Amino acid sequence: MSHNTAEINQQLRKSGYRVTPQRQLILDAVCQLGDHVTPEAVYDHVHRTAPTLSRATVYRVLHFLTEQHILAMVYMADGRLAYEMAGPEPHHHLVCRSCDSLLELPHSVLLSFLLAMESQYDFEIDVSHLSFFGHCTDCRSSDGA
Amino acid sequence: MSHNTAEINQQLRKSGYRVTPQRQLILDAVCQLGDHVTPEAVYDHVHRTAPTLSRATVYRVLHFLTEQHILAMVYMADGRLAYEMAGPEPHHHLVCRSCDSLLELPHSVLLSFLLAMESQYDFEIDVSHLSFFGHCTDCRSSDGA
DNA sequence: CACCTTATTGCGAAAATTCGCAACAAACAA
DNA sequence: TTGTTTGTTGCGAATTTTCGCAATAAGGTG
Repeated sequence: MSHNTAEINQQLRKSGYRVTPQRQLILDAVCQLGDHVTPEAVYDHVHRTAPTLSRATVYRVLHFLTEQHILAMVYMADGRLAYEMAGPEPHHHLVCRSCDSLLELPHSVLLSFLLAMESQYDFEIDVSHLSFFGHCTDCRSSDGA
Repeated sequence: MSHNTAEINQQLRKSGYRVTPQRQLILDAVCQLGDHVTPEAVYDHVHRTAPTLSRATVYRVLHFLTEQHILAMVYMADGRLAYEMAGPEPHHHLVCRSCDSLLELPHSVLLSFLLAMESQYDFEIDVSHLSFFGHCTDCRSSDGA
């Protein structure tokens, strides 16, 4: 997954935020490390090229980029938090609690449900990313969990 | 919300676990403190009657009781984790990111979606509790968020 | 009731995450 | 390019959550 640096930078500046080397490094790191990147993994990666970049900044920037919808938060099976690039089209995950495998869920399969919520409860669900936990085919057939 | 102590104790013992005063105190605390109880709130509450009960035990027991489906984990709007009693019928929440209000969502409205996942992906979603974040009627009309 | 087995706890240390504040440096204007 | 504003960072401390391990005690058995 790559990202359009120029466009993102524009978006940030237009909103009154700043484009800093730290933010760029952290965004690049998430990009390169793929799906489900933990803060610690980002820190390790970034720390090599920028040894003074602090852990606090990693956490703050990840949080910030999520608010800007540039990253998306992902809950992992162990309950910990990770991040990944937020594509233009949200996608979601079915996470197997037994084998930790991931199934990608296209946004479309959720649409009707989300629309129903909106009309029945007048509540607009904000879904940059959802994780549903459970058990996949393999784990269910191999073990009566 | 109250709980059937005898039944829960039976369930635990039958599975080879033990009923300890710590577990009972913590469960009572969640019960009394209501929805969305944080580990710290549990610790504070329990610590009054059992000063030696450690924080580690609070975390471990909350986690344990969740695995046993006696409690349910709840993600709050700020991303932190809380707990509440898991009723026989799961219920879910629509959490407003602006005003932190909660709308209860009966399990039934999710049923068709869950069944679809099961048939389309052969994945059994484990839903003791789900939180969906977004914006409620009031916050959407009062502010163009 | 005394005795095992082993699940559970408490403690202190480690790890993970957040906070407060002074120093720094983007972005912009002149 | 220089100066000004104020959004950001780094640091160290505080807080939250997890871990490892020896000591404890719940639940069964005779």
